[in-house]
Order: sequence, then structure tokens, then C-alpha cells
Amino acid sequence: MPRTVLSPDEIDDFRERLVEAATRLFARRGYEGVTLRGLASELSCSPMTPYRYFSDKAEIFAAVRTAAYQRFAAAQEASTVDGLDALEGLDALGRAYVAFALAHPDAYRLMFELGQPSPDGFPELRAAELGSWTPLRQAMERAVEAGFVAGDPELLAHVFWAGVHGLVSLHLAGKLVFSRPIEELVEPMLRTLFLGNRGPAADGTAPEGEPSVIPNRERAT
Amino acid sequence: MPRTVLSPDEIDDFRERLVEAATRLFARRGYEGVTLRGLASELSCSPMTPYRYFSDKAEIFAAVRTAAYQRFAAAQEASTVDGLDALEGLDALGRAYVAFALAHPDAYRLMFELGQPSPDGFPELRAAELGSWTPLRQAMERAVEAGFVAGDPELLAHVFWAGVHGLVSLHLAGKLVFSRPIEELVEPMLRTLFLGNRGPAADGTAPEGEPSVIPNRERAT
DNA sequence: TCGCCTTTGTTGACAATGTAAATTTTACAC
DNA sequence: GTGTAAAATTTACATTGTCAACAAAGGCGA
Repeated sequence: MPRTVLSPDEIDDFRERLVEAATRLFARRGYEGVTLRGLASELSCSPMTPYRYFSDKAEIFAAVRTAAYQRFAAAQEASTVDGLDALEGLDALGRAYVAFALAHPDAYRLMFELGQPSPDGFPELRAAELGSWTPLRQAMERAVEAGFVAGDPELLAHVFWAGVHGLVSLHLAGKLVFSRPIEELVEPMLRTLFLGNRGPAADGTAPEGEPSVIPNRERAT
Repeated sequence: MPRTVLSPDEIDDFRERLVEAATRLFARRGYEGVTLRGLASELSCSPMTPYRYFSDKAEIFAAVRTAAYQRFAAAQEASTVDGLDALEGLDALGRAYVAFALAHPDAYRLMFELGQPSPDGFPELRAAELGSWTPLRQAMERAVEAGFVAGDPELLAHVFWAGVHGLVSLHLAGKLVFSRPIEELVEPMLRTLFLGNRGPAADGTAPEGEPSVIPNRERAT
């Protein structure tokens, strides 16, 4: 039932409802599995009504992904609890990262799908994407300032990120079906990111002495 | 121009041409961007002809992905050159892994897309997928046997895999646009996977003494 | 050599999709 | 009440994957 003019609140309400429904649908069925007609019926409106609020399917998708990044950033920030030193904070963040991905696999897929459409033309999406990366960067900066690790914080943060993301990503791509479940890989990965694999350290004992080999640092990448 | 009976070679030839063209198209345009009509015109045949050789679009896609896994496995195996010890071999394999992904980003996407369709119903695809993982597993087994690293080889291999895959995967998902290029992250990642990040090791010197902190090994994942 | 018959390829058609254009419905200003 | 502009719907269209009907074409028994 159309009104003459929609208040900004009403517009936001509808957009929010739409994004929420679209999130469910995109998560379950993937981009091309989602039908604007299906989305409309979920919202009990006609198939063309969403076009009043979004210019096309791609913009709806961008809104859905923006919301996912925002929830992801919030989950990571929530992992920062008092009483942790910088390294414990990093550890907690890594676990929160994986926990979010396992609790919301569809959201994670939306954010980190390979070959995803570029965020160009969706500045909010780009901002949310960047925002979801700051908690990790900040945690790593703290760890470097505290002297727990040495090096360029941004570089270290990217390596850390790649480690946990790689784990999650193999899991979500279904590559761990014949291996241990991802839960059993988180601990080894975090340990590796801090300690490396170079001694009889399976029991947690720090390896002694020099690492046996420093692999080919000189070789060109 | 129809023939009465096609020799197995002719069938294979056509399937091969089709997979090759489909690989190009899927790579460029993604799954739903590929049109059977477009594929047919690429092959100068009618839109329905591919259906004589594949039951549907999904089976074509599976064939394309199977071929990608096979090329990926071959590239990794080619990284094994004589004269390398087990740890150098692992290092070389990691670099070959990343190099393949950068040289064939579309193939890599096809293989490691999140939320990819299950290989159920395509035993060749499943086999090729597994096959592309064996070089790394074997290299890690050698490294463990040689005493360079300690622990369960399969677990270590998965951690190593997640590390390089995570890097590649962030790159291909466009997450490294505001960071250093991936080329500059490979070296730090490989170093991290072997040594961890725990000392003033930015210059390659092995850190001395105990790691400052062993992060919360006791905490439940 | 002739005629069939299986195999191969093409054409036509259909339901479903995203979305543009036209049309209808509604609630407020006067 | 009535006109008007905003909101929503309906209609329509091009494009998709794929089914079903059809056409061509060469091997094979006679």
C-alpha cells in the first residue's frame, strides 16, 4: 500500500529488511541462485519493488556484503578483552577470526569469495572491507610496540591474516574433508605463526638452538 | 556434418577442444557468465551440440576444473629438481605453488573458489583434486623423515598449505590492494612457516633464546 | 546398387531470469 | 472532493539452460 512520501526511517527500515532477507538467500543459494522474484516474495512485495530502493541486483549484493563486513569487524573487536597482553590479544583475535568464519560460513564466503566483483562504485562496501581489517592490524601494531614480535607490523599482520584466512578458506572450499577438522588445525597454525616448525616442538617445548635450516632466503621470489 | 559413428579419438578431440574453450570462458566470465550459446559459437557448432558430449553445463564445468587440478599438480611436481634437500624442496614447492597461482589466476580461482559445487558425482574431479594435494604432502613427509621438522606430516602439510593458499587467496580476492604486493609477502610467509615471528629476525638472523611468549597453548580452541 | 536405421547435429520451443516501460494505486495539499 | 506526485504493480522483452522434434548422413544387409 503506497504512501505519498516515505520518511527516511521507513526507507531505511525497508532497506534493512531487504538486506536481511537477501543475506539469508545469498548465503543459502549464492549470487546467481538468488532470484529477485524470490526475494520479493520473501518480503511480500512485488518483484519490482526492490528496484525502488536499489538500482539493481548487484547493488543489493553490495549492501549485503557491506553488512557482513561490519558484523565481522564487530566480532573481531569484541575479542579484545581486558587483561590480555599484546600477544594474548593477537592470539584471541586469531581465534575470534576463525570462530566467526565457522559460525557464519556464508557471511565469510560473501566477503572472501575469489573473483568477487570489485567494490568500485560502492564506497561503503570498500570502507567496510577496510574496516574489517583494522582490528588485526592494530593488534599487530600493539604486539610490535610491546616488543613481542619484530618487523613491519603491516607485513606481519598480513602474514598472520593469510595464515588464519588460509585455514578458514581451505575449510570453506571443502578441501579439508580428508584431513583433520579445522578445529584441530587452528592451534598448530597459531603456534606456527609464532614459533615456526623447526624443532621437536610437538609437545609445546620451544625448540633449542639454531633452526636447522633457514630456507633459501637469498633466492629470488 | 554428421557422421555415422565417431571414433573415441574424435570424441576425445571434441571434448578437449570444448574444455579448452570453456576454460577460457569460465576463467574470464565466471560460471554464470558463460553461455552455452557463446561456448557453441566459440566452437562453431550449434548451441545444442555440446549436449552430445556432456550432460549439462555443470558437467562441463567439472571437466574444466578437473583439467585445472591436473595442470596444477603437474606444475608442483615440476618444482622438484635434483640436488635439493627435503627442506629446500618444500621451499621450492611453496614458491611453485604461488607462482602457478599468479601465472594462472583463473585456474586457481576455479579450483579454490569458496562455496564451489561439491565434486560428488564427478569421481575424476575428486581424484584430480586429491592428486593436486599429494606433492605437498609428500614433500612434507620427506622433510619430516629427514628430521628438518617434527610432527605429524599431514598436519604440518596442512598448515603449510593454508599459509601459501591464504596468501594467494587474499591476493586473488583483491584484499591486498592497499598492502604490499603478494610477491613481497611470499618470503616472509615461508620464513614464518619455518621460523615463526619471534625475534629481531627481520634481517634473517635466527632469534636467540626462548621465544618471548608461547601463546596460550592451553586455551581451548 | 538400393533402402533402411542408427548416430550425429540442428532447429524450435518453453519456463525462468533481470529489468525497462507502462500502468495503476494511494494519500496528502488545496 | 479533486488533482498530483510518489509508490507499487503489471506487462513486456531479451536472454538463459535445456527438452523434444526434426534433419542429415554414412554404414550395412539385400
